[in-house]
Amino acid sequence: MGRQNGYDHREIERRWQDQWDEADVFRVPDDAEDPAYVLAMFPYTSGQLHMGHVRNYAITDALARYRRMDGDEVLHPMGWDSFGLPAENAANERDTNPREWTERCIEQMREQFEALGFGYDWDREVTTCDPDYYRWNQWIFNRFREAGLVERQAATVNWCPSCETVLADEQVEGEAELCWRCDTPVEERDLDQWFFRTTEYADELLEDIDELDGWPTNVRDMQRNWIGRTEGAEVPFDVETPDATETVRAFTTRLDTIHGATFFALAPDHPLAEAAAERDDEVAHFVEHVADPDGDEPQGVATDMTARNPVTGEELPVFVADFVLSDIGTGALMAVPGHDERDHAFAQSHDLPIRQVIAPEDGADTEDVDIEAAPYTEDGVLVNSGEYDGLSSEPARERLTEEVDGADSAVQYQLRDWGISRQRYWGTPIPIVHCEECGPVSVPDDRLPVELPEFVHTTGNPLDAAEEWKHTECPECGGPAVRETDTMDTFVDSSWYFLRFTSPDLDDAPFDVERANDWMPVDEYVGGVEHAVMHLLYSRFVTKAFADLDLLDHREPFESLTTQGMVLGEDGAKMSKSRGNGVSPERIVSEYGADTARLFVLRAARPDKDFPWSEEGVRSSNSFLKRLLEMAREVDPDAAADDPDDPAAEYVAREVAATVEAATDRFEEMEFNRAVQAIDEMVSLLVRYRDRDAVDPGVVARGVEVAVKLLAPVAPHVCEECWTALDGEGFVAEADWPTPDRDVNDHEQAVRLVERTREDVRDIVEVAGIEEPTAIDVVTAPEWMHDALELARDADGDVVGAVMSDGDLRERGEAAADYAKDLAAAAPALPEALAPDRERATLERAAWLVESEFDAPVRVLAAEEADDDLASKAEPGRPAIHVHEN
RNA sequence: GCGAGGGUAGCCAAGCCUGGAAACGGCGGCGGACUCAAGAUCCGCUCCCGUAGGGGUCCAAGGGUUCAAAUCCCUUCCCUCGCACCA
Repeated sequence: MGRQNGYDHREIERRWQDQWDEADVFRVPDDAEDPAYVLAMFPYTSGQLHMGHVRNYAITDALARYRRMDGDEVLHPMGWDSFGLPAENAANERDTNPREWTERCIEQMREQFEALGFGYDWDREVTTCDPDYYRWNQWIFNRFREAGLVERQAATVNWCPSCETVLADEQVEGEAELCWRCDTPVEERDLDQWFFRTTEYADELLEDIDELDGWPTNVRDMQRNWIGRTEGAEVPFDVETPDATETVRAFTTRLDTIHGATFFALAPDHPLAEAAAERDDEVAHFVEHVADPDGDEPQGVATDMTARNPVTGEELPVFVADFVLSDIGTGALMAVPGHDERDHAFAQSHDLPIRQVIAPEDGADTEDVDIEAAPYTEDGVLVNSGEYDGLSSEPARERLTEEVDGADSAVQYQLRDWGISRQRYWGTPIPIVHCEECGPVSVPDDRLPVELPEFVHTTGNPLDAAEEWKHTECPECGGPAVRETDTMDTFVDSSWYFLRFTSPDLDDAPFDVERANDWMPVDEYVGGVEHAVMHLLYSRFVTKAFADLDLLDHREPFESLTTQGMVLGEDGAKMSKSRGNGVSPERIVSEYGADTARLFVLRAARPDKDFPWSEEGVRSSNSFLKRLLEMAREVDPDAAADDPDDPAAEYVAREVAATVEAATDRFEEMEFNRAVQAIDEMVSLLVRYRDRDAVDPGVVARGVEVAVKLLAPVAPHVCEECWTALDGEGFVAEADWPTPDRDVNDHEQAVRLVERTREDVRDIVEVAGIEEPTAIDVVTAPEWMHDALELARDADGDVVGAVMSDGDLRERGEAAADYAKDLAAAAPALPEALAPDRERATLERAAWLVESEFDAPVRVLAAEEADDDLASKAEPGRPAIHVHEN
């Protein structure tokens, strides 16, 4: 592509990428003090960047470049989330191994990153499948184990038969319980699993969400939801079985309704339910064939057991019911059909008594409550509850918790411990050796890393097949032992990688504590919402655990979080192969260049919003860049930008200053789209001004220079090219961010005055049907009107009085009185207006716009200079206008 | 059902927190400049009426607060997302 089409983006982009690299522009030295830490979620190494990546990384790159120009040192690193199942699958399909496949993917992706010109400190690159990285996963495992944060439990786990692996709860999606990766229905299996005890931190993880002001509300909400804290009480019920009396604790949030309990229910997999199934075929049948936890109808079966209500002493029938879930509460519940939807439905279908023990608080509509028809689930006043009658629900709960034998207040969480075991090859080996004598023994730190053995193709877990690797000796007794063959969930890798970036090559610890303390937390973290729960919650957990291990002073990893929206297909739907609406970044980069791609994705919408791809938008981004480069090449870089005498030049200079101010604010808010909009408008004005007869080249030069700097974070290569054309020193990437060179305080009012006046002139010309204006007079209001307006604005109620109390104004007679009345009518919404001299100067500066639009000379006159008739129509902020015609 | 976020002109979308301009901007559409012509570009217009800057009706619907509401409060309807037989 040659000059005539604008610019040769291939040549330009590669050249600047090389030069940045050579000059180490994006390196941040280890001794940097508290650099701005800007981080994008590192990509999984699929080998292909998609448009979503481009957007994600364009956002952080623009922010990082802006911060750098604004004077901060910036840590903007990149790495590879490179362990995981897809690599293994790919290796199996392609007759290669996961490592080679992953390395190739990394190569490809790095090239794509480089082609896009993202400014990363590649010296800090981190690759999770590298033993130098994953050994620290193992080290962390050891620390956590020492601290009691690791547990081995025989657990029922989610098992995906297609992936042949265990899934975390978070990886199971929807009511249908499908695998998050392959949508296969998930089954259950019992396996010995390693867990990180995230529940230890449940309360802190929940409470600290309140402090995360920089996070989107929906993410905070999702985390709260996921942790799912419920306060209530546990109450012991004595359950009579044919063999013995067992005490079963039931969790309830409504202890105040305990007098209304009419039956008791157990989960199908509760030990007592299983024992009952042994004794009773009907129960066995129900448990094995009927129970359907996903069904709409609560189903259950009576048993030969009874439970004693600890408050009333009543005997309650015990059911095994499928709506009771063993992983919620204690897997046993007291059922109060009068005040719970589910219990009510069950009671009706099983013809069990329904008893009202709560009445509405005000008592008035007690009779409206038909407890047989529907449960009353609100709090209220206790009735039919013996000595507790008349108490409100809340105090009743407190008293009952205290007074019922064995009852305790209790808290339930939906959050589970984090099962980190995966029966997979391509992950971090869990540093455990199983010894017949000593049981599971940690591999000591000095023998880390436990490296992955060579990959072998097998239907099962390749680690199981790696006999030589697997058989080892016990670190404690030296006897024969086998290695743990499970590897870690890849979310372990990503739960602390942001710390590794602070000291990526350190070989005696995962990260340098002092530097991490100084550089953390991440100031701005950007990625997709799909990580709202898992990755972000695990990272928070690990950070807190580190803090308690004295490895870190911070308890939260991410100060501010942005979840970026999707890039949709041109048809407005999610990009997908099946729809064929995908757009490949490679094509865009080769056809239009990286700068165009970046500019397009950043100007299309705010970072957190979805937007559809638009080829038209891409083209317009491209031509904008061409125009800017063209201007930069035409400008006389030596032209001085002093205070211009020409009002038009001063007008432009002010607009430039105002744009600096506006764009800077937008960059601060990461509203790149609006920043670009402001720059775009300014460049249009510069073009228009440049094409005028009398031009101050210094003003144009300054304007173009400002445009180039402001746009540099977004379209860095073209801007370097422009910078060179402008004789800029060094890289624009390292230039100082511009500051307004003029006071722009009254800019908004000035813009409004100018816009309004121009519109008025257009209106007049059009409505009056003036074909060819020969001259246009613009007459500002006399000073006394401004004075009157000021008085009116300060007036407290009596506007006319305030205005007419002024001697000078009184002398104006009727004109002043009329205006005072007008002001009074408009009060208290009186407009702010520029002072008379500023108003006039503003109009004079803007006159050239009107002149060029109507091709007629414009005179800006003070009221005294114009004839009275015309002048009398002027008001502050609203000049009188006369259009002359032949 | 619970929770969160939304509903602004033909479409996309800012403004709403901190009330005071028919409501930024873009696309599409219309007109003009340039051109042999088209494209690109530039300048306008784009809720209705209007031969001197005027008038009317507007921000999902309804109500309220206020001198004044797209903006604050209440109610209803609709959309999107997350969670959900949670004891």
